Amino acid sequence: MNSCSSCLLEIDHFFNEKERKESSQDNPHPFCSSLARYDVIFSEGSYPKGVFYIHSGIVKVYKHGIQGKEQIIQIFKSGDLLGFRAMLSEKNYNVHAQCLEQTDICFISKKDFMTYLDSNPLIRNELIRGLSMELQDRADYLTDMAQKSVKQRTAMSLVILHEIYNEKEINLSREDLANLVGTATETLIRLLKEFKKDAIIDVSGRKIKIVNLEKLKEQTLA
Amino acid sequence: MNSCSSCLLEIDHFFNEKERKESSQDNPHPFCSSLARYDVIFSEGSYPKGVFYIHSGIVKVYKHGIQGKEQIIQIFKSGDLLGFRAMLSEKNYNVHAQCLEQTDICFISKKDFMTYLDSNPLIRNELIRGLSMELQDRADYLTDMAQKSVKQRTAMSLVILHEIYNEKEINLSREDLANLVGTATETLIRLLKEFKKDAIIDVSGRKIKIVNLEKLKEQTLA
DNA sequence: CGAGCGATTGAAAAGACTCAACCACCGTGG
DNA sequence: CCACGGTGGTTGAGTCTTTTCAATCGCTCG
Repeated sequence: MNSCSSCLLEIDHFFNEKERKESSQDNPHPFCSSLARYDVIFSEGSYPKGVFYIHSGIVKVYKHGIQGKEQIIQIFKSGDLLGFRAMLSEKNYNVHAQCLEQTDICFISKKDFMTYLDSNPLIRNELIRGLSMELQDRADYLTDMAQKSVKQRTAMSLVILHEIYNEKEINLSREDLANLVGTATETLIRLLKEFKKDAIIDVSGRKIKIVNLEKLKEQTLA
Repeated sequence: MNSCSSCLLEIDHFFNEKERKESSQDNPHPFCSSLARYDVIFSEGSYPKGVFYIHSGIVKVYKHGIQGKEQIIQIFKSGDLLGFRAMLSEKNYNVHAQCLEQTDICFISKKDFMTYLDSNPLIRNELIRGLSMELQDRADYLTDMAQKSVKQRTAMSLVILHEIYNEKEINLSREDLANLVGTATETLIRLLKEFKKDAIIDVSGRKIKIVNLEKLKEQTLA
C-alpha cells in the first residue's frame, strides 16, 4: 500500500498542535479511502504496516474481554492519527478499529512515517511528549473506571462523546455506549432514562442530545 | 540536586533490556538516597526535575480519586525507572510516589537524562517503543479493570505482586492491596479468606504466600 | 407480511459496599 | 510488669447497585 503524501502535511499539523484544518473534502487525497459504517480498519493480532489519518468520521478502538464482551478503549474522530502506538511498539495490534459511521481515512506507511519522524528532531520530541502525556491521562482514566459508579461513568462518557460529536447529537448504538462505559446494555438504558427524566439529555430514537452540560458534568462527580 | 553518574549506566541496562544487574550494594553510588517506609518520593502537582532509578525496594504510585480514596496505579520495584512519563510530558506529576518498604533510589536530573537520550538515537527509539508498548498494556489493563469482578481483579493483583515481590511473600497492608485492586478493604479481606480456604494462598499476619500459582491464575479468568 | 435486530422493561439474584462492632497486636508510659 | 491506647485486621448484617434472564416492543429490510 502506498502513502498519501499530502496527508503527511496533516500529520505535521497534528504534531505541531496547530489548529487543525477542517478535513479537506475539496482537494482530494490520492491514497485516501472512504469507508462505510462497520468497516474494519485493523484487527487485533495483525501487524501494523503504518498509521491512519482520519479526515472525517468516527472510529471505535476496542478489544474483547471476558466472555468476548467488547470494551471500547477509545474513540477517534476527524483529525486524529490512528494506530501509531501499536506501530511504534513493533508489536501486533492488541485492539480492533472499526468505523462507527462513514469515514474517510488516509494510510501512511511505516516507512514514510519514520522518514518523516527522522526528518525533524523536534517532531520526535513532540511524539515522546505526546506519548508520555497520554500515559498520564490513562492513569486518570484508570482511576475513574476503577472508582466511579456506573452512573458517574455514563455521565463521563456522554461528556466525552459530546466533544467527539462536535457538540452535536450523539449517535451510537446502546450496546456501543454500554461497551464504552463498561456496563450492561440494560443498565445503560436505565441510566439514560434517569438522565432524561432529570432533563439532562434528550433522546430521540438512538440519538442523544445533551441539553444541560453543566448538570451532566455534575453527575460525573457525585 | 545532582545526578548519580554511575546510575546512568543502570539506565543504559534498563533501556537495552539486557539482564538487569542485581543492585550493587557493594559499590555505593554517591547520589543515591536511602528512604524509609512511607517516605514520599514525589507528590501530585509538583514539577518533575528528573527521574529516579530504584536500586532496591518497592514504591507505590497512586492518586486520589472520589472522596480521596486512593487508587494505586502501578507498583515499582528494584531495577525500575520511576517518573519519566511525567518528566517527558513536561507537565506536573498527576500521581504520588511513596515507598512501601525501605528503598534505595538514585536521582538523575532531567538535564543528564536528556543528554543521555541525545547521546544515542537508538536509545531514543527504544524509549518511544517502550512508551508505546506501555500504552498498549494499559489498554489491556483498562479492559480488565472495567470488566472483571473484584474477585478476578484480586487474583490478578496477587499474580502481579507475586512477581514484584520476586516470588517471595507479599507484604502489603490490606488497605494498599484494596487500593490496588480498586475495592473496599473489607471486600478484599473476605476474598483473601476465600482464596485461603481454597488452598491458593497462605496468610500469616499481613504476609501472603502464593501456594498454588496455577489455581490463582485460573481465578483471574473465570 | 414476517424475520430479525436493537431497544426497552420487569423481576429476581448476585455482587459489592457501608457501617458498626470487635479483635489482635504493639509500643508506651505508669 | 501490666494497663492503656492506637492502629490495622476481621467479622457480621443490612443495603444499594448492578447484572442477569426473560419477555416485549418497534422498526427496518427483504
